[in-house]
Amino acid sequence: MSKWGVLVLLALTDGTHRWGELRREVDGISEKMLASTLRTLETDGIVSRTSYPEVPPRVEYALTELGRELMEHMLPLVQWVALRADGIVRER
Amino acid sequence: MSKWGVLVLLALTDGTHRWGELRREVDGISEKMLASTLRTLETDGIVSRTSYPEVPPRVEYALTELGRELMEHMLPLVQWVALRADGIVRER
DNA sequence: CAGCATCCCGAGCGATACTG
DNA sequence: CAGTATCGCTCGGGATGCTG
Repeated sequence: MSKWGVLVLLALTDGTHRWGELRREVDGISEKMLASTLRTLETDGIVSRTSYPEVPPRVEYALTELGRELMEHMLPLVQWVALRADGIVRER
Repeated sequence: MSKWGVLVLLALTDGTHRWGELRREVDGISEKMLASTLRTLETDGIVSRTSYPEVPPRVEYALTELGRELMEHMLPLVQWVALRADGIVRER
């Protein structure tokens, strides 16, 4: 799971989101990467995908129980990195 | 920081190590990746490099204070992933 | 709206050989 | 012992266009 995986999971930590929302919220991600990232996360059982049989189509993504557990362990690290990242880049 | 970065840091969490030790302990890493990984970690201020002016050469690598702080935040996640990884791979 | 199919390029990385 | 140099290929990922 790369950078995009983390960013998508981060976007999902505050609840369910639709495809288009993720497309907009995860800054700079292409449709291709969003699609493949979501598929990977889904087959890993970290994210759940629910499509509603409507026109126009609506698909919602959310963290599974495993996903929420993962984010519980990952968030502290992400926040620490975010805190330190500026300094690390500046130092070198 | 990729897979190799994590594995090198993991090897360093139990203290200082020499180049050759890391080469053996980090399973499957090539000399090239070990070198570039260590250089990246060093310029990021996560790992310190100490070379002793001896023959034969001896170079030791260790976590810096920043590195230890990082591992403090990263270890819980790594352990959780290690716990779950088997199940995740098996499930799909 | 929510994707999939193609083409394409450059970074990442492995393998191998050489050096201070 | 502790690296550097070079080659070659795989693959992530961007751009673009098409579909149910």
